[in-house]
Amino acid sequence: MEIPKNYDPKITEDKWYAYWLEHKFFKSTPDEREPYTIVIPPPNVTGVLHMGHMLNNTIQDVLIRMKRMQGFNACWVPGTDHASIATEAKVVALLKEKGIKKTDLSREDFLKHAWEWKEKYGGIILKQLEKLGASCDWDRTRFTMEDDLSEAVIDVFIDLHAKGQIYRGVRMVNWDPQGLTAVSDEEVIHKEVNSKLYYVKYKIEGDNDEYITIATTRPETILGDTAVCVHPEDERYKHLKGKRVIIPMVNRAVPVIFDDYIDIEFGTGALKVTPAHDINDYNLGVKHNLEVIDTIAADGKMSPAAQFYVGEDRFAVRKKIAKDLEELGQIVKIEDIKNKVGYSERTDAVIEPRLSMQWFLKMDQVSKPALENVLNGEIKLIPEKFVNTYKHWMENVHDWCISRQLWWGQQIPAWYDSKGNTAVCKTKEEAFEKLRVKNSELKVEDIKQDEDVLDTWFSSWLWPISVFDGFKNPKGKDIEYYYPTNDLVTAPEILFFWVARMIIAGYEYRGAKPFTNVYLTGIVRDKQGRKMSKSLGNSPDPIELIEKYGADGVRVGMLLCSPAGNDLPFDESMCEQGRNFSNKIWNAFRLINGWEIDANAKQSESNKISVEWFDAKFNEQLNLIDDLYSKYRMSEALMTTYKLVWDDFCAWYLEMIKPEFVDGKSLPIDKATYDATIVFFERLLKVLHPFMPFITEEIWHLIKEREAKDCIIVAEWPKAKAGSTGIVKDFEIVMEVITNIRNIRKQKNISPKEKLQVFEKVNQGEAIKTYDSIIVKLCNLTSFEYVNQKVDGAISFVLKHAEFYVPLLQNIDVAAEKERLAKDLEYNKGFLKSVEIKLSNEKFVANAKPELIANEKKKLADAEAKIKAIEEQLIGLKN
RNA sequence: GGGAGCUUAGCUCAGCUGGUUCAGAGCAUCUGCCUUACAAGCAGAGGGUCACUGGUUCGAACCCAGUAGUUCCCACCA
Repeated sequence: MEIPKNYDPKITEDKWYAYWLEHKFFKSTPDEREPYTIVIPPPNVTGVLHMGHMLNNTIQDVLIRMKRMQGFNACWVPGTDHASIATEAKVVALLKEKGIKKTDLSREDFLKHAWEWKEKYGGIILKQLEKLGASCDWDRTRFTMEDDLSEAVIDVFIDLHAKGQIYRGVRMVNWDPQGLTAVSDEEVIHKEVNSKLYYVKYKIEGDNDEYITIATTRPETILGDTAVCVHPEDERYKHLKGKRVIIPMVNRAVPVIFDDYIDIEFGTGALKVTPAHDINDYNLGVKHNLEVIDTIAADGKMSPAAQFYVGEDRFAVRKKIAKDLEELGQIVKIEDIKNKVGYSERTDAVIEPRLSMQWFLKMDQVSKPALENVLNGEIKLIPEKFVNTYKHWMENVHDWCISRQLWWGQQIPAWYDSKGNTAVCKTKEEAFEKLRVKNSELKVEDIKQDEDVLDTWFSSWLWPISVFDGFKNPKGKDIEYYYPTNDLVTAPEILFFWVARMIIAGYEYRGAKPFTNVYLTGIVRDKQGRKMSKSLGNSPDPIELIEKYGADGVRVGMLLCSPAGNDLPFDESMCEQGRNFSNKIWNAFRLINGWEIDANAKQSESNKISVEWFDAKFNEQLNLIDDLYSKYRMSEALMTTYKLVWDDFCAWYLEMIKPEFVDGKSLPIDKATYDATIVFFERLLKVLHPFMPFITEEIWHLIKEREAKDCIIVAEWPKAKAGSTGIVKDFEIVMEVITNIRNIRKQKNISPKEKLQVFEKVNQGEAIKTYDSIIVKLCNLTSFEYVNQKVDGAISFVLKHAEFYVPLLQNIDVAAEKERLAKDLEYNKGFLKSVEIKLSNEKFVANAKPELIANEKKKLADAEAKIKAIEEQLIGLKN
């Protein structure tokens, strides 16, 4: 069978993915094994795969595959999030295209459209995850708005309300005038923008000439002003006590109030107070009992209460009113200023602080165990630096606004009668029973359910419990077996949105953490360091990348540069490196596969030692890889694996044992070496599998026929032995000798085909001849011999223990050789000197550990010997 | 405004409890090779005042202080 020179992922990837699915390797059910569980951070149901998902899910897949091979009952639960505001926005936009206005639809009709949309387009992203090789248990796929999960959300709401943790009230909230809903503090993104600071004169009541000048960035809110506030200690304004000022245009007289909230230094030290449209002003209003005039409507346009500009957008009005005030002569000056403005995370609209009736979850109590158990290490954040951020947030957390003025989501289970009584319960019937107690004339028809839905995060915070039906069936087999899950892999951006809240819910509803380790990935950026985003169009399509480089190639590319918590400056060349690596592995297979076996041939000394060496080397590196995994140092685990395969296995081991080529034909290989090589290759494939699932499975089956149950995906992870590394150390010297000889060849421009001869003069200890045959082979030598004297007419080099001579046919450039040796000599003398200084330092000898001193002494002796050898060679060259 | 982190080769990063001339890896670069597994490759080489300044120490990339630059998080200064 002809095997192509280049690995083609297109042929293998879909085939193996289908095979794994068919044989249910991703499936997990509780059994006697120890579970290893990951719940996916559910992507938005509207989402399409982007590079962030790619990274995040690759890491999860690597972890889950490794644990699966290590014998755990690995369970990776997939699913999607209903993403209320994002999805609703999308559906609204789509309807608009069809000429349908949301406001013309009933709630039911709208939801019908939304569900239709979800069924049609939702979950594309899960299909895309398959392309990357994600080994999720697809039978467990959940959706945050499916019946069971919604029910859990409702039950939790009712429960927390019963516990007094949820309350309803009119508060200043972050209002998204585009999404037409309240959002939580976490959904507001503050950005610095260039603004103008307007200085506006307000007339003092009863005095025709006196004015007070206030400074504001939001002149459009002037119409809603109900006071002017100054600092009680401010000498400039003390005389205004008890006075009133006239609001321009509307000519309303409002009081001058005094509060030490004011910063005397800012602007004029006088603040206009608009309780309806600013959180600080609102607080002042409450304190000083001020009137609230709501001049901006929900859609961000001026309301009738404003009297002017009614129906016009607040930003248009800002410009207009500035002009109008200017004409009235009430603008003193306008300054440029930088200030921070809040934007909606979802719609990017400028957030308006707005008074409205909302539901809130009290955070002070429930957050306590969640903080404690991160601080005490019960839950680990990786990297650790996030613990600080987490702590700070948890200690300063505000109550969580959980109601949203949307339809797509779980409708709040609160019921009202016409008299303002409220019942929180599951059904209208229950509500009727409850409300009737307070209102005996109540009819069922008069009961209305709260129009609002709950924040999406109010359902996703239950995810690790609800995906195992932990609410429906708290003693169920699944929840008892899989919970707490092991690792959570997610982006630091949603540490508060989601991670912190899952921890809260975990302790509240299971009395236990939801997961043990939280691995926070970096943010994928482009080469210029910009965050990848749809609007910038700087994000490559992961699916296209997969087509180009193969899933294995892209996985490797992503992981090569992704230390935990650090941003990942993505560059397509990384994937190229990944693809090249696939090809390297492929060709290693081609080489081995092409060998003929001679069952009768005796294993050569050099093959025997090669096998011994690689066995030891593999074991050493496996220990390292296991250790790196345990520390979640994925990037380094991959790099270590990469070098083990490429350098140690391919560049060294395979070259060492590769049969000679005679008469246009490769000689056969002895069976012992061949068998060992296959074992090594299989072990390497296993270690590679979590990173590169497809190519490893493909080669695994090409090596030999195997039954389904023996797929590499479920093969046993190699076990590292404690073992000695003596041979590995010895071999490092051999490698150095070989590199030196190759270097001479290169420098002297000697063709690799030309055979050389090498002599070794041992200066220290005895000659270790074990590896000589390997040197002969890898350097293409006629012989490697031992001598007692210098060899003339040869290029030489000196290692710690011995001198090496490579006689050349051509004349030796004595001057150049001298220079080279002189340089070497100088270096070694410098080294010697540094060691001598160290050893003659009394304090060093007195303070340093004895082993260290012994080591220094050995270095001294080695250096001296080496210097002597070089010097002798220099003398020799003079002839 | 508060807090946290980062700064090591052209790029992306390692560097554990201070101790091997401790300065390392991969990629990129340069040189020579189309050598029957692989040019998506092989062999070799060159790259760094460890941000800066001072301190502690026998000894500092590592510990301490300050400075500069940078990133992130939090926060209601109009």
